[in-house]
Amino acid sequence: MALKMRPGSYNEDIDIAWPDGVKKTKQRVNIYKILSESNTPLSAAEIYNRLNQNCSKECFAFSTVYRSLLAFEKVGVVTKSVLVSEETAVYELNSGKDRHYAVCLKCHKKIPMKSCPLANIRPFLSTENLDGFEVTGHQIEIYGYCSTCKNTK
Amino acid sequence: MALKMRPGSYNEDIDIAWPDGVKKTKQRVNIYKILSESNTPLSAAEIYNRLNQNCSKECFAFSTVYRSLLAFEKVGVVTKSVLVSEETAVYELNSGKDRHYAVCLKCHKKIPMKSCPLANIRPFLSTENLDGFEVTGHQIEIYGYCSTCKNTK
DNA sequence: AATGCAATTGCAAATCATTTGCATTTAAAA
DNA sequence: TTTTAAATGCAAATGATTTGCAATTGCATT
Repeated sequence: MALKMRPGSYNEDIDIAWPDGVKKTKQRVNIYKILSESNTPLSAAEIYNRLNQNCSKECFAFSTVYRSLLAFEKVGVVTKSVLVSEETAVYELNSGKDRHYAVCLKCHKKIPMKSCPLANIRPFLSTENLDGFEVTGHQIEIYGYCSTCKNTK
Repeated sequence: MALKMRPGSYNEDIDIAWPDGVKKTKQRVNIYKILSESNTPLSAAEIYNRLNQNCSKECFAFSTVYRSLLAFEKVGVVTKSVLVSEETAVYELNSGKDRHYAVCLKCHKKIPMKSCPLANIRPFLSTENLDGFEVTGHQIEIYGYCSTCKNTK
């Protein structure tokens, strides 16, 4: 699986497409892996914990997590979201879909929506007088209680 | 305008409907006024500054702002929102309308939308399989650049 | 108008997430 | 292998928000 590589370089793990414009380091490769293996967006703390789950020595720093996420964000492979129903920001690989969630206020489970309601929003926006506002993005978040928690709010 | 009142009581300012279940204090009355006179949601810091704008002595505390907002929130007269495009939470009187905004990423101006796109969202939601999720609320936020800032991003 | 008491306030210290400065290490090009 | 800019780890700084606690205040009752 792993191809021959120059020692000291991180050109292994060819199975993970590496984003252009981000220098490869072992911490970034790990963070990228964690993001790509997760099916929900993760907080910096969650990423940090997974990164260091077997850490006895050689732990990775919290600041590295934040700086790496920022580096990924800059080249557009990671999106940071601040959900109303969460206290901290969450990060996810920018797959181009599944960017809206129904978030459980109790257990914080995030159920991705199949599609983006942007199509439903556009006609709505045209009825609004936003005074020349140039829309570059939007956020939509549904919150409430998941099937497990709704009986024990 | 101000009616006769018992001294030491804050039953003046009858023109502002006072919410049930919140004890009247001068700091809360002021905070409530500030919220009701604002046409955009305000951060705790903005409220704090307006509250103390003429303060030389007798300043009000930051913690009082937060605790008062919490008291208002508990009885449902204030709504706290965390906008993606802002770093801090904002608070507004729960008027039952104008709860969605287009937020300028540069100057932070918040243009309220005339109507809530909930009606546009509902049919969208029914096409989603949210696995028994009970929806109690939603947040929609548009961001970009206002007419003034879009030329000088 | 005086009294009593729980709720509220002010202040400072504590949190919590996130950011930053700086000396050290490392990726990857020469 | 050498070189160098970029990335890392650590600890300290930041900024928003919360909390403990003693002092104050609203307001109902004498």
